[in-house]
Amino acid sequence: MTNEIRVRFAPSPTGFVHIGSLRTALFNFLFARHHEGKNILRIEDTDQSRKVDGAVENLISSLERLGITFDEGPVTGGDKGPYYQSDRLEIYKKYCNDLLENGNAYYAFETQEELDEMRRLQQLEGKQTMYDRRGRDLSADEVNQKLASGIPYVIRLKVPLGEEVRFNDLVKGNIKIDTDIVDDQILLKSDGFPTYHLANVVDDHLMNITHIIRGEEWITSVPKHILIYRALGWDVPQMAHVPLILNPDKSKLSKRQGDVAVEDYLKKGYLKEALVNFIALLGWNPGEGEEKEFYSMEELIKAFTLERVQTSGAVFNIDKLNWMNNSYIKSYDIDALTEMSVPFFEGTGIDTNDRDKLKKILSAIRVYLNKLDEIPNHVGIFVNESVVLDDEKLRELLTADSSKIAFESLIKKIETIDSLTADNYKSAIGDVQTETGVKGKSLFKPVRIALSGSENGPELPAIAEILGKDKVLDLLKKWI
RNA sequence: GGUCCCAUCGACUAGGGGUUAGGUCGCCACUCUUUCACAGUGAAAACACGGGUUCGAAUCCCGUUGGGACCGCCA
Repeated sequence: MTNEIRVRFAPSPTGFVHIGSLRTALFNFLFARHHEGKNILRIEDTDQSRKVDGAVENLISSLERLGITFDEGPVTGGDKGPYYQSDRLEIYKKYCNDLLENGNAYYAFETQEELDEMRRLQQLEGKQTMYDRRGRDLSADEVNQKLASGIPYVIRLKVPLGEEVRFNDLVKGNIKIDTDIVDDQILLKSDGFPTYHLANVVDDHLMNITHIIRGEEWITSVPKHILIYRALGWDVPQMAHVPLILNPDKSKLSKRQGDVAVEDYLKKGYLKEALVNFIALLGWNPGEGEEKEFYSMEELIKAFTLERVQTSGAVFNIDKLNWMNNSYIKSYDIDALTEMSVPFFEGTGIDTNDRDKLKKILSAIRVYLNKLDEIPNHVGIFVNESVVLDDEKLRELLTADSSKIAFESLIKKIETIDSLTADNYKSAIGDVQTETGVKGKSLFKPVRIALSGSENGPELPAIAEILGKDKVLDLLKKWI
């Protein structure tokens, strides 16, 4: 298959999956599946100082939980591996040497301090800060001498001057950049590791990547990459730079202004389907007057095209996510929802082994939940030993004559029932109405308050069933 | 500061020469409901500005303004 589409998601293993990364991963996955191509995971761990233990496993499991899978990668394997860049060091060195030999790269020996000073001066002059290419002037003898004396070195790209690099980005369109402002990028660091730029180009080429789909923050380094491809005599893959996900103040989505890790959202009880649906619609939409808001992964795969990716950034709007998550919670299969809600019932005083009860409670309260971690806010009425009333007005209402009459009647009715259900509670309360003449607000309000301690909440019959006969009787008897 | 990118309701967006500029979230009102919520109905709410091109511009071009990203031996 020569025309097979191959894309890659290439995160650095920093420990968690950023919402922005999630969207990049999603778009890559969607694009690959839409075209029946391959989705590849590559770990960009060339920065030794940023290694985090267990990060890769965490990353893969987070993504897989959301339904984003890979056809090749560190766990899955594949014939283009290894998929850890730290296992590919020899490969990068080889191509770096090629670049050195064909005159497209050179040695440089500046210290960190020298580079800092260079930038400081440039800043003073109001120029773009970049390496001043002074290493290009070193003679072969000078270079050999420095090398021989063991001075630390890096290898830099020799950017051809006075040219214009053009490329056609699949979402941004035509972009051109003058090579004079392209930095002589470091290719190989003094620790022998490649930089992102070199490793990226080499790997994308060797792994036969056809489309590079990544965040817009990379767009300014595309010319460097193109120059490397060119210097190595390789074809440049198609590029698609997707716009950023933004904070409410329009800056790049960052930790300071809320949660940015996918794990945080999962932990709070956002459903994976809602998260995927919401993220997909951030910066992409099917267009053509389509007004649908809810998409399954399958539907997304079918509809996804790069042409429909937005050109401008999108603010991450938590209100809309909440609304969408609530919609999913309301319509989710109740048994499945019950299972995934179990952790959120821990510590509420409700026996989580009683799945039937959990299910009933969830059915009653799911309409209130924007996310599962709000469950404890709504289950208090089901575990309270007794109802405490701070409000004197409510107390008065419960001790009113009509309330007493209604309570007495209701108690009698319920005592004849074996097992209290929503249905027989309903008929019991109906009987109370006809027998006592107490009805409407003056009936329902006191009962609600007596049972739940609150003026509002889920439907009374449901509450009664969940509370059970004994508990309902107890609560009612307090007021007669 | 330099380079690049971007610009429709508060937010996500549809529309891409002729539309009452449409939908969704949020906000507000009303209806339904014993309550809250849900649901339903309705309202308020946008083409950043200035020049062109054109019979006609939100739509095409240029400029201005505004916003953002990048400018590391991080990715």
